[in-house]
Amino acid sequence: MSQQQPTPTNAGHYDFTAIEAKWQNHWQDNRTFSVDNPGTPGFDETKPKRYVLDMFPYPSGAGLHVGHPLGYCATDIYSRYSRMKGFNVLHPMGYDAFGLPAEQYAVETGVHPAVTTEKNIANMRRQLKMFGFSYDWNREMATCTPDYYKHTQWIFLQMYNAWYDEECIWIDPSGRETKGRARHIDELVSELQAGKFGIDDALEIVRDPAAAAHKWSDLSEDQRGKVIDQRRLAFIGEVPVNWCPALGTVLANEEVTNEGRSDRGNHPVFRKPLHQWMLRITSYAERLLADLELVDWPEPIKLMQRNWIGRSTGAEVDFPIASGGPDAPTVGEYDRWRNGRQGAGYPAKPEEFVIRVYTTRPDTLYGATYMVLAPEHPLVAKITTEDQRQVVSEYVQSAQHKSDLDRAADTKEKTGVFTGAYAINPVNEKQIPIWVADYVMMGYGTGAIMAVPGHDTRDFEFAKVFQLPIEAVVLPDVDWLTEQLTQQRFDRDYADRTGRAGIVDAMVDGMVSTANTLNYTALNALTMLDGDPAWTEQVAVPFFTEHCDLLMDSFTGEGTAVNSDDFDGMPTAQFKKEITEALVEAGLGKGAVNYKLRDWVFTRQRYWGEPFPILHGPDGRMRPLDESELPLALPEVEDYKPTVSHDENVLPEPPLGRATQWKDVEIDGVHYSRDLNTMPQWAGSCWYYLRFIDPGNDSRFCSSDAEKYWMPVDTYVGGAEHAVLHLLYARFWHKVLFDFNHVTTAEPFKNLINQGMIQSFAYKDKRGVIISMDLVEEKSGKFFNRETGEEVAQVIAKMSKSLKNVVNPDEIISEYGADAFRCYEMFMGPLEASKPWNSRDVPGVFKLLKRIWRLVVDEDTGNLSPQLSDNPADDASLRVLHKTIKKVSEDIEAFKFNTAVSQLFEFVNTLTPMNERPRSVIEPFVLTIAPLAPHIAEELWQRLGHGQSLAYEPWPEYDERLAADDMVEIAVQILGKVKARITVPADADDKTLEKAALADDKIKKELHGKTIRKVIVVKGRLVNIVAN
RNA sequence: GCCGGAGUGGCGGAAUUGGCAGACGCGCAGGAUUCAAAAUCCUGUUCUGGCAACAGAGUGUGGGUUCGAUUCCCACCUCCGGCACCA
Repeated sequence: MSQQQPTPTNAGHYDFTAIEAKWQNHWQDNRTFSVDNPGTPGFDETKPKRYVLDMFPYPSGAGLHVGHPLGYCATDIYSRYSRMKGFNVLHPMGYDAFGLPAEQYAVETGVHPAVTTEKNIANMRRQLKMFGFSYDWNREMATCTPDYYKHTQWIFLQMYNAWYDEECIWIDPSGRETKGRARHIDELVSELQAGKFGIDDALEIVRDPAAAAHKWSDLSEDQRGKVIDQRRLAFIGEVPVNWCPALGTVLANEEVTNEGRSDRGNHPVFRKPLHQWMLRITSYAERLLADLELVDWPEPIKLMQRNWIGRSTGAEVDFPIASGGPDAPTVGEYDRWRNGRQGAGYPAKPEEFVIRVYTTRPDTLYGATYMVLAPEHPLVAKITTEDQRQVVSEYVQSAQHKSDLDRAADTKEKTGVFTGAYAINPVNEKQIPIWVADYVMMGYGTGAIMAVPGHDTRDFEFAKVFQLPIEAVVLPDVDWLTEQLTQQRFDRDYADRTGRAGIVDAMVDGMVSTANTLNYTALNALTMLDGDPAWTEQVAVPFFTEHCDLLMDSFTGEGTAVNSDDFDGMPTAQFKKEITEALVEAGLGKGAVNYKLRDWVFTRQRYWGEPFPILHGPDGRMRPLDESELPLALPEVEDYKPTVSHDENVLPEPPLGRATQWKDVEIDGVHYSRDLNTMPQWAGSCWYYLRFIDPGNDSRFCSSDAEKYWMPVDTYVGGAEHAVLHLLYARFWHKVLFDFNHVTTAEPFKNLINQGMIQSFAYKDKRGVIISMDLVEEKSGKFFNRETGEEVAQVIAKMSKSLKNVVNPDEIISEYGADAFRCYEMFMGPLEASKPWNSRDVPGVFKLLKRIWRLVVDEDTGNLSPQLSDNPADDASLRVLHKTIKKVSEDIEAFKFNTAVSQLFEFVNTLTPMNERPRSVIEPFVLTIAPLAPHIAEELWQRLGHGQSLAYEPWPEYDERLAADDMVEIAVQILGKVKARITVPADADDKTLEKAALADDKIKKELHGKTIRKVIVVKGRLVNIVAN
């Protein structure tokens, strides 16, 4: 511990600049906040630990804005508090340093992204230190350095060398029985050799009839390789992506405009199936969903993850093709299949002459009146008739040029074309037309649906546009029916177009005359029958089952089956179960589970990212690098720009292709070329929390002893914008490592807290035009445009350069200091809430710090305040001290910092007017403010005569009895209205309270002439007298 | 459209299980100190009526449950966030 220099303050005023610099240097020189790992001499492993983590920042050129430190302040306060509470605290910081902005800058200026990034990191580090955060700077790291991405590549190789065994039941490292596990790829080979798995996949992949022997040994070496490659957790798959030839890269959905053009440069973007690296996150869908139970996260965030995973249950059903174009399967084939499939069960892959669909509502099978294939569905070309060929291929072409966003934007008007082909509804043998429409997507389910317009909104809309039959097979509950009919929710346009306007008119006019219903009285009169069984039985139900298409909405809820043969009268849930069983028995279908979650497209055609540690051989096979060959360093190139392609069909080489020396490798006389893609920015952030545990480890991503001690992350704080992707991706990687025993917890982040966004004020004139901040002046609570004198409205908006309302933390700190900044951000409001920055409020907390300063220091002399005394503390100051310790402790534990700060105000408001300030009260108070305002606390602690930093000083204890008031004021109500207040001893019992209340003069007067019915006493709160 | 979250003074916000609405801060008003200002300290500050004591209203709107509702229930309105034809 170094000897302290006296602080250079002029006289005794609160010189935050000097104080903060002094203590920041002290912490740095003494490595105050470094923490060792288990096994290091002096490290006490028996102490409890807390791993407190921030979502690390991208080191942008703009540096930190005031939004970043909000979460960082919170974790810092919690970390400092935890150290004083006796925890070993791991509180690290680093940089998510690969990414687009540095690369864009490099494209424009030629400056290497590593140079830009290092410069930005230096600036960010300076800013982070200026806030006085208690990070263990020895653990600082960035994802873009080879000694970091070496391990990112290593984890990728773990996934490359793995497959997912869905059936495997095992005891996982946390001791739970778990179904499904990633296993080494070599084990897949032996499983296949042993014939334990069917090789249907293999047949599909190699598409070789000669392999029909269904035996592993019949496959060629090449075929075996392909089979294995397609089962890896990291594999090359063909998926439709946003391909922008002009920019030479695949774009994320967010980078594509609604017009199907690139956000940057406005170039055309195409949906194109391209070969990309994929990570098989879908294998983990079930566990990612189920293990949300293990974590202590905000329920809305869990829900967002659940929705993103999007699990649904239902059934797969095969619909045979009855007729179609010349390439369509013949009736003979279909008949042979029908006859031959008896007892054969339900095939894993659909036969060529059936359309396999997925539905969540197998109970509506009888209501399927047509089918729809996605435009990309492989059967489309095959079944389309000659007549329809032209129109179908045009439709498919135009669909290809639409982005997903485009398709979504067209939701209002459904489009599609008839293929000319028909399918057979397997439950009732009815022939139904097969359509192609882009409201069905290839990426979900089987890319084909059975359309049940009677009970699905989208099918209903489509059927109305093309006037396809709509049949009711589920009877809604009476309330729904009654509402539709009595509210006259009829689609008159549709009735008009189908020539059935008369029915609606009759219904509305009150005369229902259809085949099944007798003439009835006026609808108005029927409305009065609402609830009468006759209304339902004789009007509503017959109308619904006959004319459900005339209503505005389809009925999508659960109900009772109708028009469904033997199933009639069955409730939906039971119907689902029974028909699924029947389908299985008949070999026509099976129960199935589906997820919205897609496998993760893991390739970017960029420069500034992790290279793939994979070599591509001449035969199309891949050769992964060996662990010992890592890191595969990013090569130098002259130009970072992706190559421009003028042919939309040609994928140009990514920037890494220009590293001519680097990209070609010869091993044992065989020529290999390196993979020229890089990984997305998410990769580095998927596991950084593990690297912080042991950042210097050269041989392993982190030592297993350290991992066992520090994991899981106890508290993870960051913005809600990462609620889905980052948190899901990181959980996925973690589970892969978990399956291979590299980590010991099933989940990485135990507790998650989402900080809100810091907004800012902006000003708009009457036309809604944004006025620059510097043009606005305030006069008596109203705002005016300085130039025109026009009154402008104050609105709350995101901070942005264009609004000129960005607040720079450097300026705030130079004016008020880091402690004031920290306290202000915490005092603004609840951590999770979005709230506007108001610089006008900062002096308030600054004043608080100055007042705390003056409690201890005499401003005139710079000596300790003469009011400090060694006398025993009086009751009043003792009470406020214990209240403050209690409140601040509880609030820090609960991350409710705003109310913790307000308690500091209360303490100061109580102590300031007092003539005497007992040391026994002031010293614990100084410790109490230390997490929130560490610099001033350290300085005061030192001035109070303590030799060393208070960072590890035990957190003050509070006494519940001392914190409690002796006398309390309680309200006396009559009929719930406060009529008087009385002061009573805090521990007074109910009887005493009641007596005291009734003895009060005001109450006596109020009660005059009334009878007391009842008296309710809430101890320590109120007395309510029920009297009239 | 669907799913979340939230609506409290001039402003940011506070309120254990249903128990005194507006803690704390800003702003504003008044006062003390000062030659004066800054800084500091003290007092007041939900609205309406009233000089005042006091009375009435009041937590987005309308209803309900309760001795008692910012809190629970039903319907609706507004804002923010997420998803978006997921069969």
